[in-house]
Amino acid sequence: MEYNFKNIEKKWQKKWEEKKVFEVNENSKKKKYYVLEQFPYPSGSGLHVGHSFVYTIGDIYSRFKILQGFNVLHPMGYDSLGLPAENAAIKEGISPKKYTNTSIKNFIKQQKALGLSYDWSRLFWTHDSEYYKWDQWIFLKMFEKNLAYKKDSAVNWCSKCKTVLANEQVHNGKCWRHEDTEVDVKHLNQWYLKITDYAEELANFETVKEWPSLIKKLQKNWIGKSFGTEIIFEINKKKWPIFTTRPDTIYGVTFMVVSAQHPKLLDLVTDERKKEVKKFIGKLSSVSQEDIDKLDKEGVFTGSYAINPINNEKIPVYAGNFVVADYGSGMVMAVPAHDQRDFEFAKKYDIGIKQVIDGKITNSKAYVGQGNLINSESFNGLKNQEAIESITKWLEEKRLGKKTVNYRLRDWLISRQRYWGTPIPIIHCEKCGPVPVPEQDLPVKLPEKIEFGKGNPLEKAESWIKTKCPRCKGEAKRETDTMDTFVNSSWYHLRFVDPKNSKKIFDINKANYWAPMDIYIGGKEHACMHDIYIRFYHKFLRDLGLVKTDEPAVKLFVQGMIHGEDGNKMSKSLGNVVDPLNVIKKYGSDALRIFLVSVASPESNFNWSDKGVQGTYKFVNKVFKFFEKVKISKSSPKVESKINKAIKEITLDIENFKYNLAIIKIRSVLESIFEEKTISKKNAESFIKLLAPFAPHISEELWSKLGNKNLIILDKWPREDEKKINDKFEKEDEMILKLKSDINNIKGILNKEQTKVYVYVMPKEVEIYKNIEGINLFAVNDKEKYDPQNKSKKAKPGKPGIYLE
RNA sequence: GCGGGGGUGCCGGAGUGGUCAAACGGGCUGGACUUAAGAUCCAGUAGCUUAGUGCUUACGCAGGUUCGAACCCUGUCCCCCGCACCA
Repeated sequence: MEYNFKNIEKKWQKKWEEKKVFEVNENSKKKKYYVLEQFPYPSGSGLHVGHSFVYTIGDIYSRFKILQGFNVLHPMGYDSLGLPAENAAIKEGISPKKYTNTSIKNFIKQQKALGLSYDWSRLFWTHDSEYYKWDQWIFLKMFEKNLAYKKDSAVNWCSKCKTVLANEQVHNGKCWRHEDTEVDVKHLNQWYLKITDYAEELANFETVKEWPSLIKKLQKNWIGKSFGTEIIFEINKKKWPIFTTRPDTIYGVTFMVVSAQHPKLLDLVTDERKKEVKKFIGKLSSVSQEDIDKLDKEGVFTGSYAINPINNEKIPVYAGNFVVADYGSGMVMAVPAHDQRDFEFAKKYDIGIKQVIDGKITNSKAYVGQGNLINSESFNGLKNQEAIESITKWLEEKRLGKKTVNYRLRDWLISRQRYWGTPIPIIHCEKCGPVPVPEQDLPVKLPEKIEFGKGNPLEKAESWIKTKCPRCKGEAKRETDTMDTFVNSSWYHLRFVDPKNSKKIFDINKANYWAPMDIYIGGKEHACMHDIYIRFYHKFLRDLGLVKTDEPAVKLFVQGMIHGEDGNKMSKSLGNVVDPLNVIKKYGSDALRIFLVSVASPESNFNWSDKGVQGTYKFVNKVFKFFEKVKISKSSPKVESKINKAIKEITLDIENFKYNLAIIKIRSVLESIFEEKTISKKNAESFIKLLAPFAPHISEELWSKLGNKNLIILDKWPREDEKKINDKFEKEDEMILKLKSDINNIKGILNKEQTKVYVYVMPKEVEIYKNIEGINLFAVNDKEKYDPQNKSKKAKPGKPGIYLE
C-alpha cells in the first residue's frame, strides 16, 4: 500500500481532537509538566516556516513528556493586540478586530495541519476583553502600589508607529518595527511601570540557573547593575545627589554636567544664562537622535555653582548633551583628568584639569587607569581602589554620601497613542486628578465605533472618553493612551492555567499546580524585552500572593533562525519565504517536522532546503515501507540490541533537545534493521514510539496497524533492556562492512571484472559472514576449500583472507 | 569601547584529549535497474600508494602542554551578534 500521508495525517488529527487527548486538568496522579512556546502575533500573511520550527520543537518535547507519563499542559493563544494589526486593518479598510479574527482563524488552521499537541480548550486571544480586563486589573494593582505612575519626560517617538516607544523598543536609535525610522525625542506626559523596583531581583540570575547563559548575559547587560557612591553636592542651597563609580577622584572635580534633557534643568539656570541655555536646548531638539549620538560633547554654562562636599570648592555647573537624564540623578561630577568624556569637554570649553591620580595624562587622553592618589589632602598616597572605600566612608560619616547601586534599566514606558491596545483604566477628573476605574467596572472596553485618521482614534471617540469621576461623580474623561502590546504577553502563561475564569485573573490553586513553566521556548530577540517583562510581571503577581514561584520558567530554550534557501533572512521582498502549508501539501507534516529538527541542533540557525525536506520525506516513506514488508514474530539478537541501544540514547537526546542526533540514530536503526525478515512486536512498537514525538501521524498509523486499539500517544515511552544491548553486533556489522569494502577495494585495484569471490575466515566466524551474498565462504581449516593463491593464510581473527578471480 | 558567539570536507552540520580522513544529510561522480526520466539500490568523493596496505597532508593561522590535540593553554587573523557617551 502507498504511504498516503494526506489521509493518514487528517485521520489522526481528527482522532486526537475527538478523544481530547491533549486536554488536561489538575486532577491527575501524574506529575505535571508545562510546555509553552511563545505565542504568536497573528498577522494576515499567516504562519511561516520559522513559526513551524518553534512549534515543532515544543511539540516534540510535549509529546515526549506525555509519553513519559507526565500530565502535560501545552496550550496556545494569540497575542493579538498591537500596531501591525491596526495598520494592516487601516490599509485594508476593515476593523482591526475583523482583521485579527481572520488572521487567527488562519493561524489555527495552519497549526492544526502541523499536528500540534495543544490543549485547544484553553485557547484565548489578548484582544478579548475578558483577557485584557485582567491587564487592566494588574495595572490597577500596580497603580495602588505606586508601581504605575505618570510622569513628564523625554521619550522616544516613532513617526511611523505614531506613538511613543519603550526604551527596549529602540534599537540603535531606530524603532524596533522600523529599521529605517529614527526615533525622535519628545517631551510628553506618559504612563510608566516601575520595573526598576524589581531591578535588584531581576539582576539575580540564581533563580533562572537553567536559562541559556546567552540570555542571562544579555539581560545582565541590559539591567546594568553598577556599584558606586552617591555624593551630595549643594547647588543654590539645594541638595543634588550625584552617582559616581569613582569617588576616589572627587578632588579632581572641576565642573558638573547636568543632562540637557533634565526636567529640572531650568531651575539651575541663572537669569542671565537663560537665553544661552534655551538656545542650546533648542538646538538639540532640532537634530535627530542619530546625529546627537554622533555629536561632540557639547554644553553650556548654567550660571550656577555646586559646592564640592569634600573640600567646599565652588564648581561651575554645565548643561551637556552627553549626560543621560534618567540615569543616576541626571547629573555627573566631571573629572577631566581621569575620564575621557570629561576630558574632551574640558578641553573644548577650556575648563581646568586637575590630576588626582598618579599616571600619565597626554594632550588628548585622560588617565583612566589605577594609581596612587595625589592632590587629595589627607587621602594622598592611597591606592585609588582603597580610596574608593575610604572616601565613601568619610562621606558617609559626614552624611554627605553613601554607598549605592545603580541600574541602567529604566522604568517601562507603557503608554501608546494608538487604538488597538488595552485601554489604561484611568479616569481623569479635574477635581480628583487621575482616578482608577473601580474594579467592578472592568473591563474598560475598546469602543467599536471609531475613526482612523490622524493621531490616536481614541482621542476622537468622544462618547467613550466622556464619563463620570468614580470619586466625585463629576464630569471626567477617560485616559486615551493604550498599553504597550508587551503588557499582554507578560502574564499569559498564568492565564493558561485557568483561561475561562471570569471572576478572578486565575485560580491560585491552579496556578500553583502548573507554575512555573517547565520549558519555555522562544526567540533570542526577546531577551531584553519580553523575557524581562514576563519575569517582572511574574514577580509582581507573586507579591500579590497569586503564585508562589519567583520565576515564570524553569528552563528557557532559545531556538535558531531559519533563513531562506539563499541564506538570507526570509522576507517577502526577497521572495524566499517558505509557507509551511505548501510543504505539508507536498510532503506531509511528518516530513516537514523531521526536516525542521534534523538539519542542525534546534538552537542553531540554518537555511531552508527543499532537497532536505525531500530527503526526510523519503525517510518517512522508507519507514512505512519497512513495516509493510516486515513480519511480526521474533527479533534477532542484533535487532534487540540495536533497538534497546537506540531507546537508551534517543531518550537522552530528546531530553537535551538534541533532536538532530536523535533523528540520525533513528535513521541508522532503520538502516540496520531494514533487511530483517521478522521483528518482534515489542521491538517494532519501540521503534515506532521513538519516532512518535517527531512524526506523530505515521506513528499512530503504524501503531494501529500493529493491532493496537489505543492511541500511541496514550501509551508509554519505551524503556531499554540493558541486557539486550550487546556491542558484539555492532562489531560484527563493522566486520562485514569492512570485508565488503575490502573486496571492492581489491576489485578496484585489479581493475578487471572479477566475478568470483572467495573468503577465508576463522572457523568461529563463519556464522558472522555466512549470510553475505555473492561470496564463497570457507573456514580456513576447511580441507576442501578452493584457494589457489593460499590467501587463507592471510586470514586473522576479524579479518578474513580474500581471493578473487 | 564593553560584552557574547563562532571559524571542521564541495555544502549544511556532528564531534570537546586517543577507537577521526571525520557521524548524518545534501551535492557530485561511477555502476545496477529502466526504452528513458524519476524513484530505489550499490560504490566512490584530501593526496600518493597497495590485492584488502602503508604513508603524507588536514579541522582559520602560529606556537605550547601531552606518550597522544579538531578538542586543553598562549598569541594572532577573520566573521557574526548584543549594548553602545550609564558617570
